[in-house]
Amino acid sequence: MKTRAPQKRRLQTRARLLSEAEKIVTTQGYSALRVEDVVAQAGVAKGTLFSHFKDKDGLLAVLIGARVMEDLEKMETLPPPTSVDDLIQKLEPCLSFVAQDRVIFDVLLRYSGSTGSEVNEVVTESFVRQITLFARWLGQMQQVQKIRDDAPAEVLAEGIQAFLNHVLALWFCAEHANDDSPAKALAPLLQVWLKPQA
Amino acid sequence: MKTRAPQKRRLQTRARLLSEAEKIVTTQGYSALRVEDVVAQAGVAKGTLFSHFKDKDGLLAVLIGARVMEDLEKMETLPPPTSVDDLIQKLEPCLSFVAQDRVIFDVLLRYSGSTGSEVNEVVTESFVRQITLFARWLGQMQQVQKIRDDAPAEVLAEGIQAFLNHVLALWFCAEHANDDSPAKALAPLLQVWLKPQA
DNA sequence: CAGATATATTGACCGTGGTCAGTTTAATTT
DNA sequence: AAATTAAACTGACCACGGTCAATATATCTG
Repeated sequence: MKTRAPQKRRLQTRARLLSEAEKIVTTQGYSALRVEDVVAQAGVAKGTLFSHFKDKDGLLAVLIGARVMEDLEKMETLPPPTSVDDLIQKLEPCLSFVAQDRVIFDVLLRYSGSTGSEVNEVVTESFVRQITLFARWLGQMQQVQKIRDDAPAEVLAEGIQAFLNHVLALWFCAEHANDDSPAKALAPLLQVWLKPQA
Repeated sequence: MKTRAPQKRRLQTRARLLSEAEKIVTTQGYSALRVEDVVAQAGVAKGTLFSHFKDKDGLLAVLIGARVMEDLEKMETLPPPTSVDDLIQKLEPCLSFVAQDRVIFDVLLRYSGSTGSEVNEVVTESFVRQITLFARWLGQMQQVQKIRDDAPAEVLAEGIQAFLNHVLALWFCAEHANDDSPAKALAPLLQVWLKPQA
């Protein structure tokens, strides 16, 4: 089983595909991305794209994963939240990025949990990183008695993930009559999750 | 704007489409359902199907919604859970039905939250009914001090929805290496959600 | 009953994602 | 440098969901 390193041409092709794809999503949005447009602009055949990415979602996952990573980097420089409201405020950029387009939500939901089954999966990496960050924040909040400490920070972090997805799912279901942002719906749930009064 | 009642022929056609579709999903699974097969077996043209259902997911939603309704009817006859573990056990049928096929999860997630925007949407109805049932159960558990009572039963019920979707999402991400059932993953989360020790 | 009008169905056609046997290009070997 | 082998790319082709102008069938109205 010989497996050589990818040759230069291949890396260039991949880079071109990604950059053209990015152009499209930034100008027309994620859901407007068509495989045929990407390959046309990149000047390659359709089959080439699918030799670089498992499917269209695989390409999107790389773009979205990279984007999420940027958000995370910013978040990691932030001081830990001082309250649940502050936490929600710090979560807001992530939330509104995903809320902008259904396909973002779908792709993240599809790839996020996978425990590194596919190598090189940016989304998986970002997922782990997000959980880690949440757990760190929550751990620090526990130490200063801002939130409950009867459960491991990791479990609380997982719950935040669940609630984020929940409010996003509701957001996309409501479609039209969504008066306010997903962040609004998050507040009561996180209060109950992180600060039980019993 | 005249709007007559649907004529008999139309109802028969719809019934035939649904029954043929059901045959397919029970023998080959939900993800094996092809529109062309359904119309071929029902003996109608493809366009007919799309005049009865918005899209393929719309057809699936009716089938899945009906199926979920059956589960709910059984659950509604059950006595309220006496503990969190008992609750999880009573949730298990729902969970393992959805866990059997990704498209079930996708369809439910897509339609579940919609607040009756599309009339006649079985899934929406089942969603409301499920939340109501959960809230009733939780309310009763609160009264006998089995779970926290510092939050309205409706909020706790919504949280259960969120956690159900969460463990299901993880289940489908893991795909292969899914050691145990989604219900296993649910337990620690629901314990922390419903019985804070602080 | 003969139009007139609303409802139901048709199927050729399209868009788009994805495949794969075959060809070109690059790296290795002799 | 020629022959060999592996990697990269190609584009005709397919599968499948979904559309819509045209047609057929039912219902209503004078």
